Amino acid sequence: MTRSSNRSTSFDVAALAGVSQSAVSRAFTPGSSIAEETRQKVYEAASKLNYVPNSIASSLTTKRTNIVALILGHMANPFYTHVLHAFSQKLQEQGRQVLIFTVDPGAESDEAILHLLKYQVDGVILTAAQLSTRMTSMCHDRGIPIVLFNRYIPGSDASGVRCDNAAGGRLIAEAFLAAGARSFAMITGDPKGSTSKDRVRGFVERLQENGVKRSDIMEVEGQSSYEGAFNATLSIFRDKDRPRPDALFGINDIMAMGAIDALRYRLGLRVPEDLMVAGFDDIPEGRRAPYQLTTVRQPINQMIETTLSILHLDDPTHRIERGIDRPISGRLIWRNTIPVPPDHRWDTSKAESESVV
Amino acid sequence: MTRSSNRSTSFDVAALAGVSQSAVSRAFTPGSSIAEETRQKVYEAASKLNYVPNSIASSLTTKRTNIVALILGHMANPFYTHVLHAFSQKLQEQGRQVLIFTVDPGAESDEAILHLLKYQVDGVILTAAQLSTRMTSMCHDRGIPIVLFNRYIPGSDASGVRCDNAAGGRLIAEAFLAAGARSFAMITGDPKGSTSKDRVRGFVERLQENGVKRSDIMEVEGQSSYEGAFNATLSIFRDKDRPRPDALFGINDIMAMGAIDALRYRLGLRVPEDLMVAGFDDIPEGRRAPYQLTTVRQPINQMIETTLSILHLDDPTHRIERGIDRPISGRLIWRNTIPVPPDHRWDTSKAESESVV
DNA sequence: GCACGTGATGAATACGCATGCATTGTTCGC
DNA sequence: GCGAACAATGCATGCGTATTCATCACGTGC
Repeated sequence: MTRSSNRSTSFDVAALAGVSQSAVSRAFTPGSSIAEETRQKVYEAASKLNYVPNSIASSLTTKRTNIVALILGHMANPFYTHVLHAFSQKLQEQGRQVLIFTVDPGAESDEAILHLLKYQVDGVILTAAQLSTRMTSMCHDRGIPIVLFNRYIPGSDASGVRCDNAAGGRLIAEAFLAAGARSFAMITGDPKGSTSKDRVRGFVERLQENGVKRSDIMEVEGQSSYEGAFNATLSIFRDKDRPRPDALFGINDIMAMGAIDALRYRLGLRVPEDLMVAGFDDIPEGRRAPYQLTTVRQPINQMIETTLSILHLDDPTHRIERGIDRPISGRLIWRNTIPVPPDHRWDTSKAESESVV
Repeated sequence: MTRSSNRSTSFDVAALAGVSQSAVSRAFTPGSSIAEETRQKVYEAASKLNYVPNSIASSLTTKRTNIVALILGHMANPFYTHVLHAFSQKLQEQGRQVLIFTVDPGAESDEAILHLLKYQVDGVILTAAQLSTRMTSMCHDRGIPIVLFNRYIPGSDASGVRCDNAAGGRLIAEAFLAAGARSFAMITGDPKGSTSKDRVRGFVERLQENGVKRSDIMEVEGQSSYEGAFNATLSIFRDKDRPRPDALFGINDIMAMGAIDALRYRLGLRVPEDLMVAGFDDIPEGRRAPYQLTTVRQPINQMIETTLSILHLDDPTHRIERGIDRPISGRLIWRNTIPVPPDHRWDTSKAESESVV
């Protein structure tokens, strides 16, 4: 069998239905002026011929592909697979599809941008990846809206949607302090990404406001992955002379999970009895019985809605908003990796408890 | 700013470079007849105008989009996110991109197929989803190759690549038997999917060959997810009168992990001391310290290569092979959820041990 | 020096559909 | 009963590129 053997076109359908090609086109275009009767005739003919409109050809005239590019830095963090899934679902409901561009972790996405420009995508979502400002303007010049998901580029006019990571870091700090912690460790993610930096900054600032010395806050890099955090945690305890921290902040949940397992299975420590731990993201995996991770929930659905609204995918004027930065507040989720301070009435407007699995 | 404001075309570049549009096209088409000098002139002009070839337009004539559709049933099982990632990477190396179609778990992919036909994709990979034979022939008729990844449709002429799941189920059965188990439980996945059914079949057959009665093999459904398996495991032990099984086979790793956590954190049982457990897939998550799951490794890279080779994406003759079924053998990976039988020299041609994290 | 082959080039056309424009038939208001 | 407004339809054209065909320049072999 040979490819494209018998793909029928709108002309074929038109001939069979006894109408013009325009009529066929209109039959498949919602809102166009066509008699219901004609439409039915067209549908019948189309169905006989197994006709499916060629959206490649139609995008040539409409200048819309109904394709959205999603640039993904890595998938070591399940958070981003949930993000991918959510975007795909939401966009599909709108009749759009996601075109995936994977980028080596840490590498710039410039080459990916060059490729996606060829596909004339209607919009670009970039997450867990780097991007040069040259490329964002490249997109803007061509009228392609781009929004950074959970990332922003200082000084760029690219729009971004993100959790208020600094505020989230502060929430974790407050929880640790309320539980009585006095010395701290952080396992950080990608040092080039704004996400990790902001969480660290908020965390450290809040601790310092409370009189914690910077020297009481250890910092070690965990490569944004379970395995990286696992090893990073071991390295924290390698130096026997150093006092053990009371609290460990995994800059995202998957790293907190790696840290917890290292503590339990390699270092023989209990969580939270010997050491309290917190994460960030609130991925479903962190809710599982072994972890029941106290964390900051990223309002992922709200972030996705906001992202899509900034993208203006079906704005007839095709206006692109630039330089928008929408930080959305996260919420502290109390679970079991920080002991609940007995005498401390936690402000329920900022946090909530939750039962698990 | 308005969209498509100033996208330059090959005519613009041609004008600036002082050549014809054909020359521009040829400059960007490897292997076409054009003088190196001309090509450089074109490149310079293109770079000045920020010109990027419009592959939508070019696919109109070439009839190839360099887009491959990936239909994904769900992402509750991390195995499939690894599959997605691997496909995306491999295809990107070939200058192709992945267009994602997500489908409700258990639902048929027919609607997705209808959508992807519009995009004139070069090929379709279907995984973790159902599909009617009507749709596979729909693709074939239009010359679009489709291959089922880790799934097959009996009686269909759709090609498929999969792990030899029945043989894998037998490997698990043998391992359990060697470790002395006499009564068994299985947590099964999607009852409509061939994958789960085959693993169950191989497992049960092998046990029965060894004289195990069918009544000593419990079966409960876990919806292919961690949470489903967690709850399914609890339900196994709900009936106090029923004797506790010696061994539990999670039809895939993520379910085995859910089962292990239910055993440990709800039922107070130890793995493997009180109950041995095995999974299937060998996802990286199963290698983590808390699990160290004994499992059957799916040769994922080999499966992906085979899938792409069946797809014949750059076969100039566009021939589609139909009805291919390529089962690839899995390998038993010994870790720590089945006690190694002391007196039993395990056949190392079929299995291997491995250290963890 | 001539016929021929070869590589480079441009003009013209096709790809499949959407849409502006003109035309026709129909309905409504008065 | 007449003109206007409107819905339905067809025709023709354009979208941006690849490709065929014809042409041309050039070099090769004899």
